[in-house]
Amino acid sequence: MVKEQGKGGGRRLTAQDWVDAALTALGEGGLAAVAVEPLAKRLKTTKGSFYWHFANREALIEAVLKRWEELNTESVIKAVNDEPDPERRLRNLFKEVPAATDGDPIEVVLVGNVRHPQVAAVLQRVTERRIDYVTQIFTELGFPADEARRRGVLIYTSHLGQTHLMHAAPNVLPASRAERKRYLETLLEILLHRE
Amino acid sequence: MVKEQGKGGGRRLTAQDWVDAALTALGEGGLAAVAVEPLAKRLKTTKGSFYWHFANREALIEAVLKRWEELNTESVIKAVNDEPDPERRLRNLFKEVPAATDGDPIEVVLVGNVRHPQVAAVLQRVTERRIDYVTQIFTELGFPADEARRRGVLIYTSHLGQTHLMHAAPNVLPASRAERKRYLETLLEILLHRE
DNA sequence: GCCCCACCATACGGCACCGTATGGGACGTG
DNA sequence: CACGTCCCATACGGTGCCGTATGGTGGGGC
Repeated sequence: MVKEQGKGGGRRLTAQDWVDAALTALGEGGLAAVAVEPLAKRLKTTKGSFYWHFANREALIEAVLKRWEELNTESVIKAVNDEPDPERRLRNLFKEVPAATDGDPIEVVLVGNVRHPQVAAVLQRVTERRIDYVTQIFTELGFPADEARRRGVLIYTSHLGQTHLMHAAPNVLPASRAERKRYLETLLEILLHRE
Repeated sequence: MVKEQGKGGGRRLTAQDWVDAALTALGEGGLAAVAVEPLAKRLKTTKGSFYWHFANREALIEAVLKRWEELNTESVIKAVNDEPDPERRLRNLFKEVPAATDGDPIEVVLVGNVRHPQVAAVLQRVTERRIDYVTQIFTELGFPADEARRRGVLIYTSHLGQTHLMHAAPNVLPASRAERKRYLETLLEILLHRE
C-alpha cells in the first residue's frame, strides 16, 4: 500500500505547507488570521508541527509576505517580460495582472495593515518594483525619464484604484470585464500619446 | 475651585468621548485597536465606564463607523455643495477632499477589513454615496446618465488609487502637492471634455 | 442635609492565542 | 531488528481581551 498522502490524512508537513495555508488565511481573514493555532486546525495538525518548522509567528508572517511578494511581482513580470515590443508588453501586463489577482484581497489587506513594520517593508518594495517596471516600459517607448515615471505612477494608481474599489463595493463595477477593458484602453491611449 | 476638566483628569465621559477615542485608535492601530480595555487605558478610565455607555464592543464599532461615514461623506458634501457651478464644484471637491483626508489611513484600514460585515456595509454605503454625488455633478454638466456615471467612477477610482498608493509607499509621491494638482488637472480636462 | 441616580472602579470567569517542555511515533540506516 | 533522527501530539503557564457582577462615589433635586 502506498504512503497515504490524501490532503486530509496524517501526512508530514513542510514549512511550505504552512506558508501556503497562511497565504490563504491572510486573504480570508486578514493578518490576524495568520495565527498558529487556527492554522494548525486548518491543517489538521497541532502547534507542535509549527514550532518545529518556524521559530515563532513573526517568522511565519515574514515568510508569507515574502511568498506573496514573489508571487505578485517577479513571477508576473517574468511571465510578461518575454514580449519584445514595449507597447504590447504594457497591454499584456495590465490585461494579465488583473486576470491573475482579480478577486485577490491580499493587496488591500496589506495596505490596511501598513502600520505593521513587516507589512510596510514589503509594500514598499513591491510598489517600487512595480512602478519601476512600468516606468521602464515607458522609457523603452522613448519617453524621457521623468515623464516615463510620471506616466508609470499614473497608470499604476489607476490600477490600484480599480482594485480598491472592487473590494470596497464590488457591485459598483458590474459589467466589469468589458467596461474595465474599455477603461484601460482609454487610459492607455492617453498615456501612450506623445503630446 | 472649578470642576477639573483637564483632559487627563478624572472627569466623566460621554459616549461621544469613547467614539472619538475609537476613531483615533482605528486610524492608528486598525480595527483590532478598537478594543475596550486598551481604549479605557487611553482614556484613563476603566471598562466600567464603557459598559455603561455601550452594550458591547460591536456597538462601539457600529458607532465609530457611523461617525466616520458622516465625517467623510455628508459633511464634505455639505461643505462643497453651496457652489452653484458644477465644474467648479467638482474642482473644489477633489481639491478639498484630499486636503481633509490626506494622511487619513482609515479608508484603507476599512478596505483591509472588508470581510467584516459592519465594515462592508459602511464601505458599500459610503462608496455609493460618493460616486452618486460625483455622477450627479457630471449629469448637471450635461452628460447623459450612463456617461456621467462612467466618468464618475473613473475619477473616483483615480482618487482611490492615489490614496492607496500614498499609504502603501508614501515616498513614491514626493512632490505630492504640485504633482497631484497637475495630475488632477489633466484628469479633469479629459473627463470634462465632450468628445 | 439627605438621598438618589448617573457614572465609574474593581474583581471575576471565560476564551483565544503564544510559546515551551516533553514524550511518542514513524521511518531510514546500519 | 535495534537505534537515532525527524517530526508531531499533548499538556502547561502566561497574556490580553471580552463581558458581568457588584460595590462605591459624587453631585443635583428636594
